[in-house]
Amino acid sequence: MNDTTASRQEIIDEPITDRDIPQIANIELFFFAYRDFTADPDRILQNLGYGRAHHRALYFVNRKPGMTVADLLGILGITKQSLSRVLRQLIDSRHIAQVEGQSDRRQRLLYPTPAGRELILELSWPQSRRIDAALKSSGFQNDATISDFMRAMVNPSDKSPADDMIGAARSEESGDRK
Amino acid sequence: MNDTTASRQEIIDEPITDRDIPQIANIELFFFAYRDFTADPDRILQNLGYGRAHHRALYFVNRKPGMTVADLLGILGITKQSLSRVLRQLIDSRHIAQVEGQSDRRQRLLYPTPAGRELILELSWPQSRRIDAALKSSGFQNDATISDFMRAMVNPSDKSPADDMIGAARSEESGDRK
DNA sequence: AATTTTATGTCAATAGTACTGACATAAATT
DNA sequence: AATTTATGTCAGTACTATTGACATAAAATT
Repeated sequence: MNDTTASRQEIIDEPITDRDIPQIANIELFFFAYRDFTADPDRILQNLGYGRAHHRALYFVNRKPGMTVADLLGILGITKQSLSRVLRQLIDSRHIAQVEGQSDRRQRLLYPTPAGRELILELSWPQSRRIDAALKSSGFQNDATISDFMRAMVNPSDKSPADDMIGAARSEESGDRK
Repeated sequence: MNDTTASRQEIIDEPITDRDIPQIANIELFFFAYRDFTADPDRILQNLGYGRAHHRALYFVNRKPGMTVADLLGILGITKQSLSRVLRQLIDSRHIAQVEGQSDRRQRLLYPTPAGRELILELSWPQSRRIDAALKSSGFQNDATISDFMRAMVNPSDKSPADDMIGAARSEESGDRK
C-alpha cells in the first residue's frame, strides 16, 4: 500500500503561473475574499445554531417580504424537504412569520419579524463595512465600477440579480428538483 | 400546528434597502458572482465524482508542488480524517502523487501528475475567462484595480494570499483541529 | 359539482461528508 | 532510550442534503 514514491517522471514540480492561467491571481484573491466575506456572518450564525442556508433564507425574505415558499425554493436551489427544516427553525425562533395569502389562501407568504430584521442587519453590517472599507482603501472614487464588474461576473441567464433578484435567481422552476 | 397567520403587527413588509445597509447591492452581487464563478468547475467536478474539497486540494498542490500534507491541512482548514478521503481519491485517480521527503523521510510531499495538472487547468480556464471577460466588459483598463480591491477584502491576518498563499492561509497550525 | 392541478408540508430511508477520539507506524529530535 | 513529529487509519457520531411517497387544502378546470 505504500505507493509514496512515485517515479520521478510522473510528477510536475513547476507551479501554475499566470502564463498558464492569466487570471490566476484574481482567481485566488476571489476565493480568499469570499471566504473572509462570509466568515463574519458565519460566526454569528454559529452561535445561533444556524448555517448559511438560514442566512440566505432570512436574507431573501428580508429583501422581498411577502415572497412565497416556492419563490424561496427557486432562489435557494434546494429541495422542499431541505428548506422545510431551515424554515421551520426560523419560524420557531420567530425570525420569520408566515401569513396566509390573500388572493390565494394556499400560499404562505414569508415576512421577517422585527427580530428577523434585526438579525439580518446584524449579519449584513460586517459585510457592508468590509466592502466599503475595501473600496476606499483600494482608491475607488465610487462603487459603480465594482458593481459593474460584479454584475459582469454573473451569468447572463440570471442577470441583474440586484435589480430584481427574484426574477433573476428564478431561472429554475419550482417544485422538487430532480 | 397551523401558525400561518401571524398577527399583522409582528411582521415587516418593507424590504431592506441601501439606507439600511449601504453596500446591499454589492453584497448581493458578490454572492451571485461567486456562485456562478464556482458553478463552472463544479459541473466538471461532478462528472468525476469530486467536490470542492477535491478542487481546492488539487489547486493548492498545483500552485505549490511539493507541499506537505500538513501544509495542505492548514490551508484547507479541515481535519486530517477528512483530507484523508479526498487525498486518497486524488492519489488513486493519479491526479496527485506522493513523494517521500528527501531531508525528512516522514513527509509525503504532494505533487500534481500530468493528469492532475491537466485537470486543474481545465477547471481554472472557465474561471479565468470569466474574470477576463468581466474586466473587459466593465471597462477596466488593467486588472490591477480589481486585484487591489480583492486584496483589501481579505483579512489582514491572512493578507497577500496570492503573493504567498501558503504562508498566508497557514495562520492556523497543523494537527487535528479541536 | 366533480376532477385535476397547485402550494405547501411531512415521513421515511439513504447518502455524503464532516467531525471527534483513539490508535499505529516510522522517522526525526532530544 | 525516550519523546516528538508527520502521516495515516479505524470506529463512531452528527449534520445536512437527497429522493420518493404521500397528505391536505385550496384554486383552477371541465
